[in-house]
Amino acid sequence: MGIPERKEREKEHRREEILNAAQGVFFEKGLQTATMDEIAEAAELSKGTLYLYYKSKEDLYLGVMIRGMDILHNMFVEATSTDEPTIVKIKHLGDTYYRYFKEHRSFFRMFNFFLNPLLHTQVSEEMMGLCDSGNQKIWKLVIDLIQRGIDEGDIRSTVDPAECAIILWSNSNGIMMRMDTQEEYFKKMLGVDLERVMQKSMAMLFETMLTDSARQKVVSVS
Amino acid sequence: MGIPERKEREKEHRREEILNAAQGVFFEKGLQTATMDEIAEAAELSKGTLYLYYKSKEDLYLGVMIRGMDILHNMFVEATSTDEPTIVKIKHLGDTYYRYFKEHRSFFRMFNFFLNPLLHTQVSEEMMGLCDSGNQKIWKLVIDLIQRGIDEGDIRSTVDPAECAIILWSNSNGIMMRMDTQEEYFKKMLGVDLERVMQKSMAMLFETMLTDSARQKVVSVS
DNA sequence: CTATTTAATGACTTACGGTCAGCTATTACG
DNA sequence: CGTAATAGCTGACCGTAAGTCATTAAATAG
Repeated sequence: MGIPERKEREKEHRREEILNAAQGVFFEKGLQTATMDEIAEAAELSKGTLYLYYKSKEDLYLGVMIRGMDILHNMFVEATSTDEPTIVKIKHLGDTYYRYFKEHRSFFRMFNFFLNPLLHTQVSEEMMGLCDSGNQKIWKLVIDLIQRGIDEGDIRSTVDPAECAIILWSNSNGIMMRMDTQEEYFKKMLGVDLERVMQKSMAMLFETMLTDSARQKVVSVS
Repeated sequence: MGIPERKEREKEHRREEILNAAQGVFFEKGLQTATMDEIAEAAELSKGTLYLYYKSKEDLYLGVMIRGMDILHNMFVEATSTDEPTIVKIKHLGDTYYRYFKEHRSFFRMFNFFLNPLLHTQVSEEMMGLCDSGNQKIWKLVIDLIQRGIDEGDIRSTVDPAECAIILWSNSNGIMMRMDTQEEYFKKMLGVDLERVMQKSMAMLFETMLTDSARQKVVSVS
């Protein structure tokens, strides 16, 4: 009796179709401007049906965002699945996040909403839980890698891996957010190339975290 | 004939009263949740009147935010109006921004909205112009001070003052944003004290920008 | 073939940002 | 003064969009 199983598959399929439609509309219009009617039309369903699958517009938005998290996680896994030294992999993580920013800008923007609970008015506990675990998976990957860098003697043992991850992330993320919304402004007003700034600051932070012995390896690679 | 002048004053006064009411409501509820009806009631005016003074809810929100910018600017001016060495003043700027974050949290949160044009749906050109010039005044203050630090030989001449300002700001701001919304989360999940992280990372960045001769001065002060 | 459960619909409710015709108070002027 | 002109204010009203729910249609069970 495979009927319940088939129904479950169909339900899952419909959820995906709704996400596809929502993704298109949200990417084009953003959370505020997109309407549930538009998404329903794009999904070739009625608005009421959307609410059978997602509790609110914000939940639907986060549903799409989780896709973006998964993509980033996969890119991180791939970037660290080489046989290079750990310290090089860590550097690659930074480059990968920047590549993600360039190639998946719309997903990158969605993270903002997730990260700022003050913007949430209708997010369900369940959806928030899903997002949190996706988020944790990524942090864990980064922190574990930094820990390995410490264990292998390339990163100073005085560095706390979680703190280090937060610093690197805050810095790069902060600058990428400005690149996203005000790159031109900074260029015109201050004559600053934000991409260069980010690379500089990341290099700076990176440098201070390395042990003396590791410094040569990285220099010779990059 | 002082009637036009008096009327102008009264108009200005009314604008301020509206801002007072809006500030109370926005601080309590945030941009999304606050309603114009609530603000009108708090101001003891009708909703229509609000629109005679501000073009949209978002303009009104930014009107309040500009007050927060002025406060920050004043705090920066005060922090740098001492007779201490420039390099110490620069350090004080960082401390001052953190104090602002702690003491004027609601204003700090408003900056986010200003900085992200993707969130704007009804912001007028005029209001945006006002915000931009307030913003520029602050950047100028910081950048000029860093330039002075370079001129006086405390900051490496290889450092670009605007780039330096952006790096310091991005880093501190990025971490403070996390402190605002997820301090508990980071504490529980990763056992990390974000305040410590910020101080560490700022110290780190700061350190790499100093000339060798300046390093001793700062160490002996802090 | 009928009863029951499940899925989908779209008209409806509610809420809120923004508008505007009209009202009121103030000022200008003969 | 008294009246006309102007400026300031009002709140009922409009349009839009999120979210609901009684009803209908389809699939499954017996």
